[in-house]
Amino acid sequence: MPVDLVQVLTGARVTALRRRSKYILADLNRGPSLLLHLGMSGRVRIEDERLGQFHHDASILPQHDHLVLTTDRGTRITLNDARRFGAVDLVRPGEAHPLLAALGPEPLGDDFTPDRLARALAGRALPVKAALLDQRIVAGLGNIYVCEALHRAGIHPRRAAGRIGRDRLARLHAQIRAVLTEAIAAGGSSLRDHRQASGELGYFQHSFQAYGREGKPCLRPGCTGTIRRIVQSGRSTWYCPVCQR
DNA sequence: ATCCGGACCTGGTCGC
DNA sequence: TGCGACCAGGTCCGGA
Repeated sequence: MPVDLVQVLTGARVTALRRRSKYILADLNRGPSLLLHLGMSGRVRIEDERLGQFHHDASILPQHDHLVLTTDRGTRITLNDARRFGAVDLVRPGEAHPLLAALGPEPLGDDFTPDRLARALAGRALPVKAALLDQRIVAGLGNIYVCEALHRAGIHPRRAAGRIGRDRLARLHAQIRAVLTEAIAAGGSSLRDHRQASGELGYFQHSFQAYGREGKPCLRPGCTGTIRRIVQSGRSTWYCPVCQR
């Protein structure tokens, strides 16, 4: 956490909220932007004094509350992160921030094209699963949506990233976009902690075809496979050994 | 340069 | 009830 965080934030007004990859950015009416990452277990709690939601004094921090912002309208915004894998930082105007500098294209943006994906993967020997988790290749995919996109595209997670044919790469590109679009529409995937900004649970977890389904039948129409779990660079991968090649 | 394994943390669940 | 093993939605770093 930057040493001048309190000085920068005190009295500042948030003029815009943005997102880049998995980073939340709050632009201020002066100086730097506030950068947040929720890591694996981070959450933002928003409470309103007028609704009686201040259950404790701001000087007494409940466990794993790391940052408390209080507005002059009686709203309290708290960053809670049990595992502390998240990040809080300031981004100076015009700065190439180290956490943002190397990020690849937004998967739902215009510059994420099948061609660009092909160029990023060309010649690479690492498993396509690992490549899609690399935020320099495409920014914003995590374990769930990589598993789901590979299953939908019928591509084996261990396949070398540079050895996927053009047509199948186009299918992968399309399925990355499709799964993200559907998941966003469903409010995300609530496994444990995730909530929508409204506080409602997301419900895309009910649409998983692969993630977390070890030993269950593959849901691709006509496929008789059983979902298997393997570990790749320390992360679980779920896939169907019959229809993912 | 590329790839992989380990490190960073805490908490929940499960089997004994 | 207690205890250890294992698992978790992410990312960075160092060694091979």
